[in-house]
Amino acid sequence: MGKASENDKSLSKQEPLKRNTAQRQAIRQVFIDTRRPLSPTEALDKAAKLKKGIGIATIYRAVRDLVDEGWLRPVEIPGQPPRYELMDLPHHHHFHCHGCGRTFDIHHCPGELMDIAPKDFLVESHHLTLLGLCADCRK
Amino acid sequence: MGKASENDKSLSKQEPLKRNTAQRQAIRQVFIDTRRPLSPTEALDKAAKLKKGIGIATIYRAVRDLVDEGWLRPVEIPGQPPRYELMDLPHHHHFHCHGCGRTFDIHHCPGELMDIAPKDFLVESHHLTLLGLCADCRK
DNA sequence: ATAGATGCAAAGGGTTTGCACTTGA
DNA sequence: TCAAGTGCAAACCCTTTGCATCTAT
Repeated sequence: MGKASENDKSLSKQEPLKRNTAQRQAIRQVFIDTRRPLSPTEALDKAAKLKKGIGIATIYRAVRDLVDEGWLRPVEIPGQPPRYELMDLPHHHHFHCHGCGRTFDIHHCPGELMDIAPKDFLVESHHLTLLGLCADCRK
Repeated sequence: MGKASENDKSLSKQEPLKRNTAQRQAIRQVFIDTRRPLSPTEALDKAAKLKKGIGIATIYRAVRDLVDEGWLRPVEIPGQPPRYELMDLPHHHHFHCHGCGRTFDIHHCPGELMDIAPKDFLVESHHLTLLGLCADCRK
């Protein structure tokens, strides 16, 4: 083999260095501070308070990168625009209230879900969303 | 009360009459013949074989009406465009294969899903999608 | 005859991209 | 320094809508 290429990941090409810009600091802070999944627009509104003039394209690009590097995870609620939350959360599911539009985390999970698929299918993950009314809206 | 108004639904205004056009016949036939959820584009491709010249706008309008009248039901697969299937199917969920992109029906259902939500939440429905590899793609 | 349905094209809404400028390393 | 990151606007894609025309009833 030739001379050692100091930090390539196996056969993949060199990753570009990520810069710690004020915009990306603001975006990360927004997801850390907020306790529920955020859509790009929601993230923009909140990030704009930390960094004036930040644009929607920056949000999309930063969120894409953060998902790629495993820091954010997409949250898909049926019939809703895509949202994102910290990957660094325990496995959980979501409850979407059609009264107030808020999405809540549910930290229980029915574990035996793979059993309902045909025996010869490989279940790698599952998405579960409950829909209904939260305690507040039920009143 | 005044003289009987023969067929109004309580206080709502008269529904417009639906016409049985060749386009809508073709669209309904496509959903009847096909055994999996279809996106608007998929439905267009199949319907175009039954009725030449049918346009995408007609698909969207017909699907909207068919959902409104309870004949179709939206099927949301996370990260996928919306699809539709016959409402006249027993309660079931979906398995999406990331190998071939096909969506399969699963006719089992873990019944005790409402139990995982907080006690004071009202669970009206739930969406469950399993993701993985189907038997064919697993080989 | 006439209102519902259609096809086309334009308009919308959300997301991505090209480009010149800015900025972190 | 200088390439990654940004803001802006244009481009895209999917979906909806306006309008003249067609057609089931």
